[in-house]
Amino acid sequence: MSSDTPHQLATTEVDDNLLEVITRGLPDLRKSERRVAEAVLADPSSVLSITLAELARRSDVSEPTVIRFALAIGCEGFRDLRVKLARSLAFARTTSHSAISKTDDLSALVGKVFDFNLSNLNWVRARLDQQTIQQAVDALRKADRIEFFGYGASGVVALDAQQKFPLFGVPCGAPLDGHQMIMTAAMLQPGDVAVAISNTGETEQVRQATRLARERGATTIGITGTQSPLLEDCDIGVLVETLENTDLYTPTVSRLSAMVVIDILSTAVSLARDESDQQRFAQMKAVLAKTRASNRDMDDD
Amino acid sequence: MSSDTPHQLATTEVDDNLLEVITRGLPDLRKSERRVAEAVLADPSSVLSITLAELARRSDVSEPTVIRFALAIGCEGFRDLRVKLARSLAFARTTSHSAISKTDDLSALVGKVFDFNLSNLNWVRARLDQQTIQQAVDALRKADRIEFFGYGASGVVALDAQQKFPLFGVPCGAPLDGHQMIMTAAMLQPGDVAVAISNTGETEQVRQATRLARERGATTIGITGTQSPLLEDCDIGVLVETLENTDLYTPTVSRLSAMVVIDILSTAVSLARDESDQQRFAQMKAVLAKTRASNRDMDDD
DNA sequence: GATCTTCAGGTAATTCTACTACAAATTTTG
DNA sequence: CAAAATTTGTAGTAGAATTACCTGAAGATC
Repeated sequence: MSSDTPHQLATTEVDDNLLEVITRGLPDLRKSERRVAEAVLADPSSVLSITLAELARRSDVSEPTVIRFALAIGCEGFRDLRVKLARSLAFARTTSHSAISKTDDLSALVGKVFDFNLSNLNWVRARLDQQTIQQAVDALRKADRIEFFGYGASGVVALDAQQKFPLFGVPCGAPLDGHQMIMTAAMLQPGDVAVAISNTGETEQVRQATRLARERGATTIGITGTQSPLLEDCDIGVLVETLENTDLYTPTVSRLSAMVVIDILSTAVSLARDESDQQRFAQMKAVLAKTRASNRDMDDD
Repeated sequence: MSSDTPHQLATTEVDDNLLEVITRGLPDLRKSERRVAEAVLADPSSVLSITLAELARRSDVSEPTVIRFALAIGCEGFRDLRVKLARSLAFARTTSHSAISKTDDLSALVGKVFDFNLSNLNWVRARLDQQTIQQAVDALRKADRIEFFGYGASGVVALDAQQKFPLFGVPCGAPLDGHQMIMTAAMLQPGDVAVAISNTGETEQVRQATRLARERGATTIGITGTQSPLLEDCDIGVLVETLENTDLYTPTVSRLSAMVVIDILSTAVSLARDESDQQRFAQMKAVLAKTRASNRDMDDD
């Protein structure tokens, strides 16, 4: 094999975070290329402003080797490397580099929490599989009845969903405790849809309810943060991959992410429904607004 | 003034978001430079992979003009422009979020929902008053007991908060229905804190409970989306100004925003607590993790 | 163990890209 | 309408990224 066509590292991931690709692929690189990788990892942000020749000097290799390195990690050249690295650093800045620490004042804290949530949403967006979403939408729009199963933190998401979907004229529920979940699941039948929400995908009650729902003939949709046992019990598995939060004080992003996915699902379902249904939806929203104004007692906020 | 030292646009903002800088600075640019700006805004991501000459051709200007444009918007050259643009693109896409329409396919819809949520968070961040947040944090960290009042959609937020705060060793509650709210409020006493959550700030039950809590001597914190009657009953009023959602299909961003604010509050309170409390918090988190692993039955999702 | 093969990595040449100096064109101003 | 000022294009250049080619080392084969 010629040295100019090295086996490119497997780029299974979306090429969003080059830094991770480099770190992971480090052992598979050739000796000189690894030196370049180390030089990049040592001070990634500076690479954005230096030239190829300078990076070669820092790594103590020749210029072509730097290019070979770039190709090996899945870039199209040094130019492309810089661009990808810049994008990757945009995330890195908010994840590891800017971990929340005890010395932060409030304004720093506010900034970091927002940053983290923002980059998390971007992360989720890049990793969301549209096909599965489409399947979920198709199932939901045809549903005679929808039940959302979520426990604890995911219960919050389930509750949110349960408040959003009934607007399409489909009865919805979100039993929050284990027994109610089981009972509800036992009442489902073909044509109904059960949406199981669990970040870990390991919550036993939710899994039980989901299995039961499936046995009863309902379509089951799972929303989890990782490939998990729950998805085995589901006809459709929606993966909502969030940013790892290794630090103690990182905000909890899984609920936020799941809620955005719920947003997408409900909006998509609403769009997929036919004109008449859409009108009903609009009417209902108007009625809600009116009632709130007069009653000041509504449940829309 | 020489043509090669044009008045650089005021870079008041962090230069994180180049796209916004361009959009905002568009009118202040020279005619030809504006053509470049428009070409960039028309298809920002493609600029990352094209050459200066190509961008000049697209914009129908000469190459130096492209460079002048880059300098004008605060970059150090075309190279730097690409890097900054890449970073900017990693986050919020275009700031002009187009409305969701019936003709959108799923992928467009997903993009728009994310975009809307992202720019909303940016919006909220820019408008959040740190001083009030600080006051809220101060009140919460001293609280003997915290009750969250939220109805309907805001009930979701209250529930979320109620799940997050007890980790600091303070008893928390989130009565979701009107009667429970009133009853809970009636039991409060000086040293306790009541957090009223309502996007409109007009929900009568929440207002009643809040007034009652205040009469009982509790400190009252209000979280609303707009200057509203509820805030009159509160010692501390946190305004969470969200993007207006005039369209029919815009996702509901108020909960998301409020939840991020809750994130900030809980994290800040946790930081403000002394070392020993922080240790307790860490321990509890560890125990939670362990229990979840063995039981698969925890309430952390 | 010598020779052949293969592959990593460097040298030097090449191509192109970003940028600069200067001149033309346009607009503004008295 | 002319002069000044400012914007924009032309042509040239330094240097950046890339390619072609060559050398030396490590392994394989007889």
